[in-house]
Formats: sequence, C-alpha cells, structure tokens
Amino acid sequence: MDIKNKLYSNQGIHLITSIFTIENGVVKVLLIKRKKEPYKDTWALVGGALYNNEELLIGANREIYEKTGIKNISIYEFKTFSRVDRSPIMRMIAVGYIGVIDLERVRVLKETEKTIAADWFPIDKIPKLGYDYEEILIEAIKAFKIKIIDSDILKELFPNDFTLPELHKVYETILERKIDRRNFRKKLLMSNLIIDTKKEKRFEGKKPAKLYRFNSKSSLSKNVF
Amino acid sequence: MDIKNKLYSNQGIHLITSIFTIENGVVKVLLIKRKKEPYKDTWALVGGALYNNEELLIGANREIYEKTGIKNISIYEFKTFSRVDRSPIMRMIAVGYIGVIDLERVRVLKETEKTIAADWFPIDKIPKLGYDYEEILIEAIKAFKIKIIDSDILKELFPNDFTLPELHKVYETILERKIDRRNFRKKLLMSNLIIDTKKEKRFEGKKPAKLYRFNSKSSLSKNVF
DNA sequence: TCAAAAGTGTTCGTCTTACACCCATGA
DNA sequence: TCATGGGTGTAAGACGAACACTTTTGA
Repeated sequence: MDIKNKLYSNQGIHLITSIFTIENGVVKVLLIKRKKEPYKDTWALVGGALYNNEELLIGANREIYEKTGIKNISIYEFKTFSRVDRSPIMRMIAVGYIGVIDLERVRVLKETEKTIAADWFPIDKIPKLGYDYEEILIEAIKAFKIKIIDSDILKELFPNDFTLPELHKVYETILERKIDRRNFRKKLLMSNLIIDTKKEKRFEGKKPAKLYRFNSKSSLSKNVF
Repeated sequence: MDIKNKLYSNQGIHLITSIFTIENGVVKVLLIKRKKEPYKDTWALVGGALYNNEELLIGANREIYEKTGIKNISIYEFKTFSRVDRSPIMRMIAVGYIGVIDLERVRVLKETEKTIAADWFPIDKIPKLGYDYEEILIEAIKAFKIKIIDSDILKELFPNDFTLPELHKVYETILERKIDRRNFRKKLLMSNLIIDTKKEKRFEGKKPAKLYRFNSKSSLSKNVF
C-alpha cells in the first residue's frame, strides 16, 4: 500500500459517543461546543479523532475525558458512519459509541481546553448539531433502547441503592412505553441482576419502598425486556 | 483539526469481509493471496483499504469485486478492529463484514490484478493468515452464527428451490448443534420466510422431498432459532 | 421386503402478558 | 380517614423443547 496514494491519503477516524442520562424523568444526552473550527459554536456529540498510538475504545474514552472531564465510563460501539462529506476538513469516518452516566456522581466540565460549553439536552429537544451528529444520535438512541434490554448498562445510573419503582420509571422513560409493574418486579427479582439490601426508603405520605442494588457479579442470561 | 499533526496523520481504514459458503456439508470461508507486500504469499481475508470517495459499505463491495470477481453480495458490518500494530505499513483500523454466497452461482476468480490465489477453507482448517485476520475471522464466525438466527442471510445460499432437509443441514452445520427436525419444519413453515412451490425433488430410493423457496417479500419478526 | 430419508402431532414446561386489590405512610 | 404510591398472585395464551411412528421410493 502506497501511503502517498491520493486514493487513500488524509483519512481519519472520529470516535463519537452519545452519553445518556436521566434527569427528572427525561432522557438527556450530553452535548458540547467546541472551542475551535470546524463547527465552532455549534452543539456537538462528545468525541474527536483517533490518535495513532491508541485503540478505538481507548481513544473514545480519552476524547470523553478531554472534552467533559468524565472518567471511567463504560461505552459500547454500535455502528460506523461514513458519508463522504461528513467532515468539511478531510475524509473522516466515525465509529459510534453509547454510554450512560449518573448525573449525581459525575461532574461534567462546562469548559475545557477544547470546549466552551457542555450541557444535557432532552433527546426530543436537540439543537442543530455539527457534522452528521443528528444522524448518529438517532441511531444511538435506537442502540440505547436495545442495550438496556440485553445488557445491564443501566447499572451506571444506579451506583447505589435504588427502589424498583425508580428503575421501573427509567425503563419506561427510555423505551417510551408502559411496562406492567408486577411483571417488571417479577422479572427483575427473578434475575440475578439485583440484590435486596433489606433496607427501605421512606417517602412522605407513602408506603416505604424496598431498596435494591445491582449485583456486581451478575451476568445476563436473557433479555431484561 | 490539523491534518499534518503527527498524532493523526497517515491513518487508513481496512474493509475486511469474511465470505462464507457451505460445500459438502462444511462451512467454508473464502481466502485470497495478495500479489504484493505486505503479506505477499500469505492467505488473507478478502478486503483492502477504503478510498476517499466512497462509503464503507461501497468500499467493502469494491474490494470484494476487485479481489474475487464477486458482485452483488449482501454484507453486514459486525465489529471494528483497531490494534495499534495490526498493519505493518501504517496505522490502519479495520471494519469487519460478513457475507454469504452460493458456490453454484458465483465464480470466484483464482487470480486478479491484485491476487494470485483464492480458495475456500473449512473454518476449522484455516491456514496462517496475515494481519489480525485470525482474530477477525473468529469474531466473524460468531457474528455469522447470530446472523443466521436473526436475519434471512441464508437466502443467499438458496437462490432457487430447496428442500427443508437441505436447509436444516445447513443450519445444523453452521450452528454446530442438532436441531429437532419437526421443530425446525414447524418454525420455518409458520414463518413467512419460505414459500411452498408445490413441487417435489425426487431422490433415488427415498421419499421425495417438497421444494420450497425463500419469500422475497418476507420480513423477520422474530428469531429463526 | 428392505433400507433410507421425508413427513408429521402431541405433550409438557416455561415464559409472557394481562389484570385488581390491599398496605403503609404522613397529612 | 384519605390520598399517594408500593407491594403482591393468578390465569390464559404463546412459545420452545422433547419425543416416535408412518410414508414413499428404488433397489
């Protein structure tokens, strides 16, 4: 392979992560604004270009850290994007990732060396995005819905104890459909995903709810829903 | 983004397809030998580098055509591969694809402008491969097993009429497990995947088998197995 | 009439879905 | 005592897995 060949030269790889959270019962995605062109002052998914000395997953995590301050997030590759004109500067393909974080636990930097803003947007109220990020986000949302069914990705949202109604609401919010409360409990309790802490959470004027936590040693044998 | 930046410069994208077929009850994969270095005279999966003016899927199909003469094959992306040293020449990441072809229908070129050999190898008798193709092939075989369950990818193997015992054997061969004959028939016949042609295929000394063909308008609503 | 492979139904267990009432709490 | 939300069981249907005998053919 001739690396000077015009057919191949000047290609790059974008690592683009759609980072989701739930805030006040709404699914939100983290967007940033880049400090520099291209797409300066336009909202964007979190990501950037792969370095020569790193694997894709490592690069995606580095970009997340550099642009948001978030460390140690589990992310999952779901699809590539390769429209020829998707980047105005040079030929870039993109590898799409999804991840989830718990707002309480993670402080997102509003400004970094490379960004001038960062904010959470409800996924049905997304501003105009740079590159092909609107297309990537649509696919990421689809992948997210599948992932919460066939993996325990939502662990991230509940690092500590939680009640089943809380988890129930999150599933319904993300999947955008009702799930029967009794069936939900049955399925979760029969899986080895969660552990009864024997504790309770008390609400004002309501029956206390049992507290559970995710089983760190769990493994999924079938779909959650 | 500075395209001269050493961190990013000289990256490329490999499009690597594991093309499967069944011959005499054995799952085989198509391997080629490149005419030029690197990995001259070493068996390799079918593929090559993305051009600047094409999308990934288009590029993968172009490479397949250039190196085997095969046109119009349906392929599916399944995973990326990005070991830093996977290519000896420059930084290349790979996007892995799988595809299936019917040996009867397709003539594979034994030599092309870019290859000096092409042959089908049983997947448990793979010679030493160049690059990280042994790792890619292992993942491709896993992806293939999943794909025959949740898609109608095997259509490719049966462009014309076939009997259910023929299809049954193919599933068992690929999945490497027995599938009950009655349950197999039931599931296939109840799906809208196949159509009864009302014809029969006669064998010497055996009961004739009914002929079916894949329904070109079918869509999968659930897994086949 | 025999060997070889094709064709065919039923049962049982499990999982999925739908559905309604009682309980604990604080105001 | 009431409003709020939490907790619970059962029945019906769908689906998956296991299993054995009969049919057709050509030699």
